[in-house]
Amino acid sequence: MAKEAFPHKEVEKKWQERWMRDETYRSQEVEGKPKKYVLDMFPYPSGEGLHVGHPKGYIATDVFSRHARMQGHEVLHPMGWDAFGLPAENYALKHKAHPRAAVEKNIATFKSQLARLGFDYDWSREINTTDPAYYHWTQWIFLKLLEQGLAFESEEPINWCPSCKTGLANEDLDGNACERCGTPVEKKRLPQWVLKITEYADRLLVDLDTLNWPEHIKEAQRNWIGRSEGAELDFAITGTDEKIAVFTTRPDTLFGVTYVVLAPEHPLLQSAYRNLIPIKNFKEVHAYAVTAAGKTEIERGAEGKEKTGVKLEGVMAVNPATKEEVPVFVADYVLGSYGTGAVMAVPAHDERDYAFAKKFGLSISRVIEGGNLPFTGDGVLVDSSEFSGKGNREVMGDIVAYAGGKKAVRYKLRDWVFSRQRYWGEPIPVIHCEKCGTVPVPYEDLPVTLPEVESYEPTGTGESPLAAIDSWVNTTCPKCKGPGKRETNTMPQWAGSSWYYLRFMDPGNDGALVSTKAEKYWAPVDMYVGGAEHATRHLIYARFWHKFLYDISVVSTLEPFARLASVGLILAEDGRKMSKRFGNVINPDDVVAEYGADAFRLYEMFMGPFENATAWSTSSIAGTARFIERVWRLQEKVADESRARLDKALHETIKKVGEDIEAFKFNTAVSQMMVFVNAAEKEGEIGKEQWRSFLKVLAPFAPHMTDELWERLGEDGSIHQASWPAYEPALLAASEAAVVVQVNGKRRGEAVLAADASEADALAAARKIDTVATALGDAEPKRVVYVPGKIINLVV
RNA sequence: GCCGAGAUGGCGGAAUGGCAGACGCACAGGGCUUAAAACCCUGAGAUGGCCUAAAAACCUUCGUGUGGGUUCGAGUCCCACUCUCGGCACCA
Repeated sequence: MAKEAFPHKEVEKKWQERWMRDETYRSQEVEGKPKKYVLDMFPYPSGEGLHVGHPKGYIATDVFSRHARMQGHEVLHPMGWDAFGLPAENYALKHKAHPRAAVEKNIATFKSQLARLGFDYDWSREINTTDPAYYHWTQWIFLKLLEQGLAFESEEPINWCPSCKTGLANEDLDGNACERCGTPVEKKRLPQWVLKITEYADRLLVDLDTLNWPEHIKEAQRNWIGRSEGAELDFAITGTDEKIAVFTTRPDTLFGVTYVVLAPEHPLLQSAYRNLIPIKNFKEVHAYAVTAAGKTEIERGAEGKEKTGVKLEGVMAVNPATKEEVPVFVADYVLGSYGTGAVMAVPAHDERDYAFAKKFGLSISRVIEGGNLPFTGDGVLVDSSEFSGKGNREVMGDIVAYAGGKKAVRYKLRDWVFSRQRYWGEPIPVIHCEKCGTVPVPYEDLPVTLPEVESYEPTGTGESPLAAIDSWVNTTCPKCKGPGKRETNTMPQWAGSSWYYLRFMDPGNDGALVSTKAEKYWAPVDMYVGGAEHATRHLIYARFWHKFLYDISVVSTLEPFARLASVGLILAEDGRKMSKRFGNVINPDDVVAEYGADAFRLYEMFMGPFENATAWSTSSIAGTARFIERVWRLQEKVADESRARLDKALHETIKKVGEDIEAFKFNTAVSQMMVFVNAAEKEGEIGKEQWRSFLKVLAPFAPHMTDELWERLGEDGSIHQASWPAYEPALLAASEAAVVVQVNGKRRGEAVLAADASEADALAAARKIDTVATALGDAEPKRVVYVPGKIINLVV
């Protein structure tokens, strides 16, 4: 055999073509065969193309899925494109191209880049969210949500990005800025479609416990959902029939309430209700409320900012526990969109109320002992009528009952603002009719396709560019057959990605979202891999839609993604984020051309723990390329007879690599294979059977080279359809081992002992060692700790 | 402020309570070579000592963010801190 370097270019080309030709990675439902559905978060095909950070997760799922296949699972490992939405559209605007043309070009680029890495995707299942046959079902889900009362029209002010010229959901914000472009958002009142994700808040929270997900992702979702347990209490307004309902998590402090605060959005402050309560300075109050309500939450001031507010002159509220009257304020530190839009203020035991009371000179009354004011801890109640002297936590429920309130649970999660005033998205399938109101497009008329337009630039007026196309907008009402106008807003970027994992199970099905047969076989996704930045966006939306689809019997599982791994970033060599802006982007094409796809794959898996952010290192990839070459050269050392001394290392490698892949600990799997190759080189020869087993273990990581070496061994078919080797437990346990001898916990020598040597034998052997005898001196061991095969410690 | 994850050589990192630093990078010395690259071999946590012309070898002590504790034995378990990264944040 020639002493050639590994000709990676030819080998990659040869096997990539052969896998394609033989449909090596085609997946199908096979009755009775165990399945594994392994999924990457599918990419937005941006114009930038892939940099070396993108494939890290794809390599991991590739290794994982190849291992699963070799273990006898039917594997589904698909790929597709999330091509609607702002990134694609903004790219198209910038490059003066139609979004569709840009998307097609970008997909071609992405696909060719991915192809070079030798992934085992079943490309026959490729999907694209902008394909009408796909978004047919995105629209179908919307109609079902509408049918079930979970989609509704709202005129509430929403967050508006003046740069992207569209409304945004809460999840699309980064603080007070548009998550996409960083522009601060404004409040804007627009007719909007909103999805009632809040109806699912509790289930989204509780079912997190059933998921095998990283703790930080689950915690991010718990924070986002923000469940609070407390109580709702009514404060009657003196001299009227009105009352102010407040939500509080601290009903135990009810006896310390010295005023009540309404949010600027509170209904009692609106002009329409002005006669309900006797606000003497209504004009002033109303003006303050209108101004404050028009500001975004961030503009209204974060924690620490000086509080503002106006007293409602002539209005007093009655504390339901003490029957005392307290003044009422409007202040922008109270949010209209949370709780009841009104709070009871307890300045002695709440920092915000304390700051407000100090500024406005309001009274402060302590009802819990301990600490300086404001005291937010727990303690013994005082000045709390019959509850005085009791622990505040113990009597919380009793105080609620005493005050005639009721227990209540509130969430921070907001409903999903679902309309976008942009062109490049799924049209929302409803028709507005003067006579019938809002009418859903009949299911049989789906999909409502996106029309071709001259100008798809956003108008900025709050109208979608679609509104300018009269021929498309003007239609007939499905109900009364009179004139109707189409909804011109489109769906957000997250719509198509909220259910795509279902489409992969049954792509191209025009008759249903997914067939029951396919869904029953493949669901749920067994392993889902992607970036942690989706924790409170995509991952929460997809869970919401999935639970809804479960409720209407489209899917059979409560959760879409049973297990999740979040991929750590690959930083540039300079430690910064890889970005065109910094000029530090590394293109995988260049790396593959120089070092080969297998070395690239191995390197990204070897860099460090999968979830860690790690800087790219060109010299380190040279190391894995060296490893590839050493394996390649090992083919010259293959002998007919197995080398007994390699057996232990081999079987350890089979065991560890398999377990590490399963646990997503690829870095230690790679290092174990290096350990084995080191041992084989030292041995000078490797038996043919041992070589076969080792190639199989390496195959998920280095699919091209291993298939080539497999063929050179004279094997038929692809190594990737061979079965994973079994390890022999008997070979793992060494018959004898070097046992460390310690005296008082300090290493003094070692003794080679049989694995089953008795303590007496071990002690005798230990005593024979000079250094041990010296350390012992005349002393007799008071105690001997013996762990067979590991250690013997003599305590004197 | 609340919540989560983490801190180990020059670097990435490894280690079911049992020889800390596997594996790799970078580095140093040597081999091969006319030379270089490639490749191969060897070395290396720190400090002090011993022997030395110098080194190797050998020995001592220290050593996994800090301070305590449990244990025959702690990177690993417990308590209290410091710092870094991430999520939430005027959510009552």
